[in-house]
Amino acid sequence: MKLPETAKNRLEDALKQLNLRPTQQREHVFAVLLSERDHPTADEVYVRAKKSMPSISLATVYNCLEILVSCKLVKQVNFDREPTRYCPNLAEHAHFHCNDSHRVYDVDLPQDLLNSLKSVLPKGYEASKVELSFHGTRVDTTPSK
Amino acid sequence: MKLPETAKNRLEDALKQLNLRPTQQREHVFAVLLSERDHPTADEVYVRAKKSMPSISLATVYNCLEILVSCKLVKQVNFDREPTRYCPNLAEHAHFHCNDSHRVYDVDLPQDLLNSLKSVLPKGYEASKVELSFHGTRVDTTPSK
DNA sequence: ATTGAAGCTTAGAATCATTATTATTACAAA
DNA sequence: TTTGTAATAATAATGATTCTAAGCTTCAAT
Repeated sequence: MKLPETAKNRLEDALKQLNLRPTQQREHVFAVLLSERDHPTADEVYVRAKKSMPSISLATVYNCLEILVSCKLVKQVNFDREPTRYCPNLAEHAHFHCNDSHRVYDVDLPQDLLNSLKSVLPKGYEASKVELSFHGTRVDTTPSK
Repeated sequence: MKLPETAKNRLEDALKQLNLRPTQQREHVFAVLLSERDHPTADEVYVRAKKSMPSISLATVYNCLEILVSCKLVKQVNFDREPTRYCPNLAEHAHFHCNDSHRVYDVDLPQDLLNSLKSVLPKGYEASKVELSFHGTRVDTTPSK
């Protein structure tokens, strides 16, 4: 579990902007998030982080995640009132939540769709954030022999 | 606070389908929800319900709301991990969450937009539910003299 | 009317993700 | 080194929601 140089630089720059220090824990939590393309909960991050940093505490994981969010290096993803999930994919995208596996998949959002989404708002409504999520099941489309 | 005849019938029919009884509490909670066009939390419903039914308990309000949801007379609306809100507007619609007032407004969703939303899903993803929400502020568009 | 079973309501306890608190540690500036 | 500030760790507290246990209603069958 090692943070690539470019990510490390991004983190250090972002932290510097907020007068925060690049600590081992912050780097490690960021590395954990980047190492898999899923959307772990704070608790799952904690479990993964402990593997190579056994002394890290859950509170620190929460703190680091919150700081990564305020640095805009990570996004929070919420489904109903389930535990918050963390997502290092900064591109504008939607989420698909699989009812079976409980996994979350990213879904690309074409820019023109985003625009037509905002166009449904009545006059006087200014949206700073649009959230789009799907719930359903993935069906296996592998052709059988 | 009185439940209109038609709503009362809807409730009784829906409950009958699930072999549930039309109790005073259930009717009252439904009436509370219908009486305002906002999206109250369970706690807010509880406060309103107590005004004309002081003996009702918070647990009962939660129970009634959950039953109304399973009857499909009411929808749950979640924003991040804020308390769940309840919405008797059954039409397919999006929500606008005002950062200033913390109120939630319904936004109509044209059917063709809904269709194009589902069309962004890759093959093999079957969405049973689409959630679309906006966060932002309402700007006053009243023309000044 | 009485009984019994099933469904309801209530009060309070329990749960669980998250946040707050506090003491300790790390580290930079003086 | 001393001093001050920020970060971490352990633990307690919070708050929405759910669960549990007990006592009520309702209603069908006696």
